Amino acid sequence: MHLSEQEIIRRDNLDKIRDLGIDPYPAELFEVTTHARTIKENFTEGDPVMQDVVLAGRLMMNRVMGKASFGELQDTTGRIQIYVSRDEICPGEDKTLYNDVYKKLLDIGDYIGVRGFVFLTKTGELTVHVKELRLLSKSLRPLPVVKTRKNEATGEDEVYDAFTDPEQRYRQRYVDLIVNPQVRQIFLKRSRIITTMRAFFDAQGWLEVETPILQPVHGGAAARPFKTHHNTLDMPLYLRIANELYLKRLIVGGYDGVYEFGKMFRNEGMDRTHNPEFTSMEIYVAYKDYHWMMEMVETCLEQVAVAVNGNTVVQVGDKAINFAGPYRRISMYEAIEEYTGIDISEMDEAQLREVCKQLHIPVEASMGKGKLIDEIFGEKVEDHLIQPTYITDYPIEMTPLAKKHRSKDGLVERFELFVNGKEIANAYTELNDPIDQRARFEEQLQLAARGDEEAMALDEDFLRALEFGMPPTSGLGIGIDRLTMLMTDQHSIQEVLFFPQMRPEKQG
RNA sequence: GAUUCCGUAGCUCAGCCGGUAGAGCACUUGACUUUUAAUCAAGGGGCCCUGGGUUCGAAUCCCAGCGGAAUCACCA
Repeated sequence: MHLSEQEIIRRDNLDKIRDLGIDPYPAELFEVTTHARTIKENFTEGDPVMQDVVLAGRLMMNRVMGKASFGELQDTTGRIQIYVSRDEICPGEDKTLYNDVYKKLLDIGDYIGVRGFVFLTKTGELTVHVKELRLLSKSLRPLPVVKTRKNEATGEDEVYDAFTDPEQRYRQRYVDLIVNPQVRQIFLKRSRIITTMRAFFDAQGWLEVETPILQPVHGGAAARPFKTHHNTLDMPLYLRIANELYLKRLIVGGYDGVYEFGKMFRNEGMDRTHNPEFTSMEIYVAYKDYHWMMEMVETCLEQVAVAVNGNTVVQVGDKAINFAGPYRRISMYEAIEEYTGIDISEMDEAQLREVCKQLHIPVEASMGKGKLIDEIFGEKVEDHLIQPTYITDYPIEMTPLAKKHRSKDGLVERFELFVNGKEIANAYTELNDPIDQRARFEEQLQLAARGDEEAMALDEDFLRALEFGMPPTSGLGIGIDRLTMLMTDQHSIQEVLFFPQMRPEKQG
């Protein structure tokens, strides 16, 4: 094992600490009474609570000035300065704890616990005056030290030696999280998005459920799956590309509302908006339709935006996006007509091909009517949908799991929510007519026979469930990663996943 | 998968009209009891991504590979 000079020094320090009879990895708990941010938010001069505080965290900076030192302690809430003086932590004759342990044997990144009182230095910095100090865990690798200084002219923090290499940041996310506080913020927001949605659904009495990830038939969406094998049953299994058909089985079973946050797996390309595993939230509510669902989504996303950013307006790049409802609603055909000037509502497959040619949109022979419309929409309309917009009433060919439109022939009751030019949610009035559902699956089989690799597989057990009867139901799916990208103003999915998929690291 | 760019100290980067390496921070030693990118003095640290080629000589030029990023194509 090759060790750098700095790693050797740290291991050497570890040995010296042990030689002094100090356990560098103590087993017992260390009870903290407060956190850095709590102190900064609540400090008032003379407050008795601030006279005795216990904090723990990483030592992230240390300025030794002879018999006294200033360090910075970083806990889960942020950083606070600590003041350590020799004669305070070593009241007797033995000055080892300060002279040797604190000044020489502690390293940046070590976990320490301190007890002391809070005061303001003469430069006005809130500081913990340390009376007791102990080592909680030794760090053996040097952290990249990121320094910031306030620019006097602009008043903004300038960052020096930032830890920025994306490869290292994603592969060693733990380091990224330690030294880049803005990264930790993104994931706090991600968590808040999920907890806000969960609380909203729970308040309505809907049930959070878990459904199979390993599925014998990969239904519910159009995508290439990951395939695996179960040894005992000696059968192929697929990692789910969607959980829709299982959640509907639970509606058949009698629950009024079910939802699941979960990973989906799709064996397709990777780029800044696609990761092989991603998180979706799917919800199904009985006795509702897609109009109701649009209102529900507006209420939910408005709450999420406020919970995450304190405002319904979210700044995404140079655009201010307002999540306060109601959102614009426009049908797919109207949207295409608005942005191309062409009314395709009465066209057949051959006419649509002609339109694609006219608009210079490349198409393939395997594409059916639904796919062609989807291509035109993706090419000509999507990018214009910046503020939250519902696109409604999709052609039946694209959507084998949605109910036929109550009044418009050839369409289904479906909407997708577009924000900043990207789809983030998809919802239907769910198809609950088992005869129609079987016919739709059979149309998909015909598309598959034409060479459409994304055509949906037929699931006999799901059809059996529908034949027992599913109440009228509306269902919704939201891409949590993309929603998080929007809410945190990130333009890469890797920035909102703790551990994005990477090639295996070469050992060297 | 295609195109372009990148890979030098723990971190951020310079060196690339070929002569075996530099800066700042970090690290080591010393000074300093209210500092804050602390300061001052001295010092150590590098298979310059890997392999091959050209050359007396390659971090530097050429080829291939590996890894990464951006853009495009497919998909959520």
